[in-house]
Amino acid sequence: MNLIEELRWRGMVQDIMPGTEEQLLKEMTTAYVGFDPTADSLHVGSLVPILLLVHLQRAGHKPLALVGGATGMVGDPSFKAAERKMLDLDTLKHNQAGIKAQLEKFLDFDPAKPNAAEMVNNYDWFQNITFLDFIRDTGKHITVNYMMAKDSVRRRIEGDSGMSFTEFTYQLIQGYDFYHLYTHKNCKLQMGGSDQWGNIVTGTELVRRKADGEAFAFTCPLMKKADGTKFGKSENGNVWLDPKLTSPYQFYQFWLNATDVDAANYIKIFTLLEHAEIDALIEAHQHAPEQRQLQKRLAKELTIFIHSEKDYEFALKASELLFRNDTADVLQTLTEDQLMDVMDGVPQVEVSLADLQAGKDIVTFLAETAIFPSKTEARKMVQGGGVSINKLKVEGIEKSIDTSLLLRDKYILVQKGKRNYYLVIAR
RNA sequence: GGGCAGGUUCCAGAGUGGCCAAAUGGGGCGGACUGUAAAUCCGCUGAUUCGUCUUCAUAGGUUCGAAUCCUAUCCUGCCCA
Repeated sequence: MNLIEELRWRGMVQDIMPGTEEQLLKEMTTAYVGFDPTADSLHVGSLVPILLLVHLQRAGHKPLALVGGATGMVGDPSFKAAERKMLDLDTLKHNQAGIKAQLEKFLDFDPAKPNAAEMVNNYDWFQNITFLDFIRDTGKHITVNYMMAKDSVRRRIEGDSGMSFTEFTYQLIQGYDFYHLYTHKNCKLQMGGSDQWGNIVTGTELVRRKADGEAFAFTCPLMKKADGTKFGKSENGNVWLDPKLTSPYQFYQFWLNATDVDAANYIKIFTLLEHAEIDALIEAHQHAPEQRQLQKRLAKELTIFIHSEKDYEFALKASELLFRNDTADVLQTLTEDQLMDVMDGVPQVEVSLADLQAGKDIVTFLAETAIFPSKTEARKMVQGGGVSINKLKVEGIEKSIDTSLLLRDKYILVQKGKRNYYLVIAR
């Protein structure tokens, strides 16, 4: 199976330019994917393009990871409803560094290898290009008509929020990246999410007109859940790759919570498991869906891939303890070390021991620990039966919190809903 | 620069002097069922010491009373130059 066939099987090819497959079969090809420095960490959504690069490199080609220092200053308008917020330079620099550090984990940068991965930053070449140079040398090659015809742009123009010139320029800037990499790195292929198709094609067009060369492209489908909602969100927002932002436990839980339909798709896209194994897993899952073998394997593979074997073991242990039926009893028997071990990835909040000794009503307690943003919300949630303490459901707002609830004289396990845990530590 | 239409709670979008913390839909959250699934059903979705308080672009004003009327300002879209 060649690379494209492989990716097709995994459901990772949306649009592909004619000749791309032939190019990949012909020779070792350099290809790139761009990453936006909108935050200082990548999130699970960025995993798809990362995996494109990983597959590419495994197939013997050379991956380039482009960090969009320059494009990040402009903001990609593609399919966005409204004008993007501008990030200041310091933030951008900080974000670029963070993303770069993460990407280094997933690709092989060993310079001894002919297909060693490389990291590039488009700010490096854009910082020296003046506006006049750019519009004369590059802008000339592409018509506004062409740019406006792009679906990603047309929607904004036809919408009622408009689009600034800055954002309109974006596809040209990105297109120039491709041209630059083509001429400087012999890069002939750009990949990305399907929302990038328009921008990518502008790049191949520039390569053709300005360098008289031939460049290729393919995109992968934008990740969505089976019900059409956005992929990569949990109750607490984005699921990040940075363990400081999303702990390995939370990360593990994210994948474990995938629906059956999603899990079957994810396992192909996000893991490097062989076909036979994936087929077997899917079949096993269909026979006994309640065992959730797919989700468990998916969560395991991803947690190890992004974090580590050890992180996975902690996440697994914590998950098994927190979600078993007799947890309320087990909790009481755990030693402090065992507790800390298991609760490692659970968000922790502190409360003063003196306050607890005095006793506190549940609503105030939940609001002060910031487990809920306001007393009103805390009260509603308790009344709706959505809060448990040490795995026992809180029956009413009269409940008072005091030292008698402490586990090992120090901890209280608060549960919001079915699967959101907080460890309160008394100090 | 001129004309027109707009800016409402997370989003879309009603409301055009009191019955408005503001319809409806979506999203989100929670509950029941279950498998930490899907589907379905139910509840919540500004804050609160439950007296009220702060909100309908911003600042003033009219009025007993304004999201709704007036004035200025800012922002957006469309058309004309």
